[in-house]
Amino acid sequence: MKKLIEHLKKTIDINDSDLEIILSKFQSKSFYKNEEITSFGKTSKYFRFINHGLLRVYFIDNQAKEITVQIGTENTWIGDIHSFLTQTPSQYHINILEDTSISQIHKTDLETLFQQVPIMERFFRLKVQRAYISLQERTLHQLNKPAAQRYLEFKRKYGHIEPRVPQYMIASYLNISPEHLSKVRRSLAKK
Amino acid sequence: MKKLIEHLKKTIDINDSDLEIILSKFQSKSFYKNEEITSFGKTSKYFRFINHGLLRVYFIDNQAKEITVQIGTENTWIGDIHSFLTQTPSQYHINILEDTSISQIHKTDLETLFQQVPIMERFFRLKVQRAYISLQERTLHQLNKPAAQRYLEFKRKYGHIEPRVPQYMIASYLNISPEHLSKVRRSLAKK
DNA sequence: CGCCGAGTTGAACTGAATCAAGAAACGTGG
DNA sequence: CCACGTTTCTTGATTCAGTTCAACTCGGCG
Repeated sequence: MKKLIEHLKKTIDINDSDLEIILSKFQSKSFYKNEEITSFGKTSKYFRFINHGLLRVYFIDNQAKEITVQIGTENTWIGDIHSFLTQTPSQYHINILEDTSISQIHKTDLETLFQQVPIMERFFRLKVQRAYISLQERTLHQLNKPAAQRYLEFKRKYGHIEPRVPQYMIASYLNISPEHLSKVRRSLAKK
Repeated sequence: MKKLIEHLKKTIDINDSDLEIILSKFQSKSFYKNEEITSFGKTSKYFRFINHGLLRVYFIDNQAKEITVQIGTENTWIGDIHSFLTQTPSQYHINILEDTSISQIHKTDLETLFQQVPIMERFFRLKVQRAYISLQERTLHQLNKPAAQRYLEFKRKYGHIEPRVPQYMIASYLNISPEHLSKVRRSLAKK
């Protein structure tokens, strides 16, 4: 939980007793390579913080293709906010790319925390805000830049992850076909 | 402020004294058709709730074209969350399409409220969550559906607004060229 | 060794952008 | 209330980025 503690302290001012209450609601869990936390169709009940590892969130579109939505590594939160909050079935799958250890909290425990430890409300607000901002940036980028630029941007931001993720997953994250990504890479390499 | 009060009550459980404190931090303001709240480059200091009217948020992309990001009418919040929270210059312009009356709150007043009235923290969290969810839905829709379907979806959701907004703004909201939207409309009308 | 998933390459195709020109609608001043 | 200029909308021709399809290569792993 070390990573989680650091993360909490970095985000909000928090005293030790509140911290203890918060941590008591989290449980640690490990997943192994190629496992599927196949939450498709299930309502997602947990919010997860990645201490260590690598995984991806994706869904299946109407042409039965996998679309990668998020690639997560240490110090990021993973969760289907939509399903989690509205308690409706999730559209997403989660798939473990490298052995991963997480800390997770159950929805009802989180609700309890909101009542019990008001600072948690603030923490969650800040997290959702961050998520919103980066989603917005990514969206705008996605819509207005050609594939090559999106790929370069991905490398700039996630360069350390790139070699650990199969290319076709990156392609779907960038919303281009695997074939096209291959061509883009070649044409960039020439220079 | 009637609309704002309704809106607050619908979102959270709130007692009269808290409500009074909250409302005291808001100020009412009117804007008139074709006005520009040209906040580009300026750090956005207000968060705004639309009581009545119509406006749009847009930015200028690197080809000097206007991209409409949001179209707002009564009972919606308008604000550049990014700029507002990070206090960095905004990329966006706001442009009044029909006479509009809003209630706005200054950033520092909002921060005060967060301390003073904890329920406000919850309110804002819920708002940002909603915003996140709908941005996510829109993004996925945008990326995976052809222009015609996006247009139909827009009509389904914003049918009442459509006739009040110039077509080229709708086109840029859907991320297609005005010419193409015109063609899409024609081909849909034929059926 | 043989197979299988991942990546590459090229050819044909397609949805949408761009360009250019004209038609319609709109609002402002006389 | 009409005339005029300015926006907005339409239409067709051309071009382009990216997809799809199909065949092929490569690297690992049972």
